[in-house]
Amino acid sequence: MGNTVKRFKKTREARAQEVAQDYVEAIAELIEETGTARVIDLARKFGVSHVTVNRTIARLSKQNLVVSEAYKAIELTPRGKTLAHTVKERHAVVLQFLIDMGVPREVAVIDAEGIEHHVSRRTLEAFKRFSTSCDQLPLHSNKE
Amino acid sequence: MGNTVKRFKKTREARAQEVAQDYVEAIAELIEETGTARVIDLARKFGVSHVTVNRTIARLSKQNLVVSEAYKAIELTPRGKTLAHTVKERHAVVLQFLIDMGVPREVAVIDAEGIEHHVSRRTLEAFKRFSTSCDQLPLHSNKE
DNA sequence: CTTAAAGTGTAGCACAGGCTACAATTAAAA
DNA sequence: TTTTAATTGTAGCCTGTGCTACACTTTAAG
Repeated sequence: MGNTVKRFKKTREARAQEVAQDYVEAIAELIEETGTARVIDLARKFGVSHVTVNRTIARLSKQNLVVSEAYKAIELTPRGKTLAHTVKERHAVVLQFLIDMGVPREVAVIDAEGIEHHVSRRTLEAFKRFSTSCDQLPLHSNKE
Repeated sequence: MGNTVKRFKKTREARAQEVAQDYVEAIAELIEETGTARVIDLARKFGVSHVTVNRTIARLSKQNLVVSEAYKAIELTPRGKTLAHTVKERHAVVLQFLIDMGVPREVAVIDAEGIEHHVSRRTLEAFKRFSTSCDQLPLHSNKE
């Protein structure tokens, strides 16, 4: 299999996991902030109908990321919690990195959302290194 | 509409354009390198069946990005050419940026493929600035 | 407690992007 | 030229992610 093919296949696979990652992160956030994660909360968060959320949750349930009973709040499995934690950290690193690069915050927030899912371990490490070196600059802190 | 909603909507919109961008870029490359862009060439490049390519081309045709007659090679419209050019440049900037960040080339190639579609103008500018400042470092050139 | 509102579930539609299988056409070999 | 191989097109299936419309359950107001 050609290298180009591999590259595109990897990108497609990554795309397939994006939704799952966004959902577990959002669920974790909701539980932390409000105590529970309901279908309607996720629908509002993502700007989609509750039907879309419903079906996605069913799929995540099959993947053992969430536990969901009819008319009950959604919960994360241990696997879901672990994933949520990883995703949250990566998201934070990417966002801080963009801000440290000089990208305006509002833009950085949008770009981070799209970029984070395609950042490999190696690239994430590079981002961290950069932000860390920025910390040591006495001039101006980008972390308001 | 909430900011979070906007953010996710923008990310979804970006995703919808990714395929179109990858295709026009690949078509431009094929024409440049081999003279023509055929369905089978694209299928091989992306690692998908010729059927998938076929349907995508039909859609790009509706979007006025390509011209395609049955059993003929695929061509780009002026709009398609412009898009291809923009995408190619952006791709190059993102790839070079990752390499300059210290990401190993093989990893950078994969990550760039996913990341490029989510890089806004502002972020792209920041990437360019970084790579330019790297150029001026006399130590080692990452552009082999 | 009863009723209205909010939330959830299900049916069924659309489109994008995968696929295999088979038919038609073009290009290449004999 | 005829036959074979490569390429392209079409039918039809699957999954994911969006939707509206309508039914059901839970929650909150009266």
